[in-house]
Amino acid sequence: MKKHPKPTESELQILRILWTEGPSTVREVNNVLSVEKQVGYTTTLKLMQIMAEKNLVNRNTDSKTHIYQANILEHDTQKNLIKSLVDQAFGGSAMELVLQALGNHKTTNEELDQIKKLISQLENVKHD
Amino acid sequence: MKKHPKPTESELQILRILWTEGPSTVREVNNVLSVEKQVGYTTTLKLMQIMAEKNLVNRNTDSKTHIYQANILEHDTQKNLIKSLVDQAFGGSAMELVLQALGNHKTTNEELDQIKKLISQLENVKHD
DNA sequence: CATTGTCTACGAAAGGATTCGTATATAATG
DNA sequence: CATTATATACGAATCCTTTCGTAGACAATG
Repeated sequence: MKKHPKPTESELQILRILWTEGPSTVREVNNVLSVEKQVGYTTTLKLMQIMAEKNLVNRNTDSKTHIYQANILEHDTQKNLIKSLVDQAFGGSAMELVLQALGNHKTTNEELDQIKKLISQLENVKHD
Repeated sequence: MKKHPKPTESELQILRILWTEGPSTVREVNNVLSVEKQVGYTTTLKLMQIMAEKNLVNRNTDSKTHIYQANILEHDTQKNLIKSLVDQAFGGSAMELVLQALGNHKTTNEELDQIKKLISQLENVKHD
């Protein structure tokens, strides 16, 4: 069932670009990436080729310029990364992480409302 | 200000043992570690030596058998790891991570109460 | 006191992640 | 059509992490 390896940090940077930009060429990804860090074109190319081998991305090779596309969902990836962190640093307790993240974070009223909404949803589920 | 590198996964395993067990010898750490994974004594030794070089741990070399002790706080480490994850996978939004973690996690009533308590504390801070 | 056990130190192998130079193919341009 | 620009492929260097074998110091034991 687990088909995809955990993406590395560099791979995650590229995935985030693909998630927000949609299917892209290496050139396009590299252009966006260049804003956040200095990186050569062939470096990005190589990374994306490796990601294709790992099935983290698909690529369409119909035209000479290949088009790459994320093959894992942002939401699923975030979920897996959270689980890793929870296991590695919070002894498996997701709630510990939540409380830490909440406590350290400056929260706006809108965000608090958002959480309260989610909490009441969670409570409603329990009452069913 | 930033003195300590981000611990690797293996280093984090050892730190967790030091945090819960307190100052320990390599042998003691390795014994605990052996429960969760098969690992040779010298492997653990080497890792802990590296961690000492990185100042992630202190070691007392008064006696022949050295005593190691965590040199970074569990809480701070968790905070830094959360920040890394938030930056790398949640575009810097801690709230996104919280909502995800909450949503994916099966929450008990006690945990919900805990969060509600934290939220009202956060709200009180705002009213000051 | 010789043997056995336990410790640290050291070095190196193995694997993965990251970076980039170079070669080659192909398209675009004058 | 020659030149220039842009693409992929490939391989290698570098760096980091992880693992462990071996050697030497020292203590404990028979």
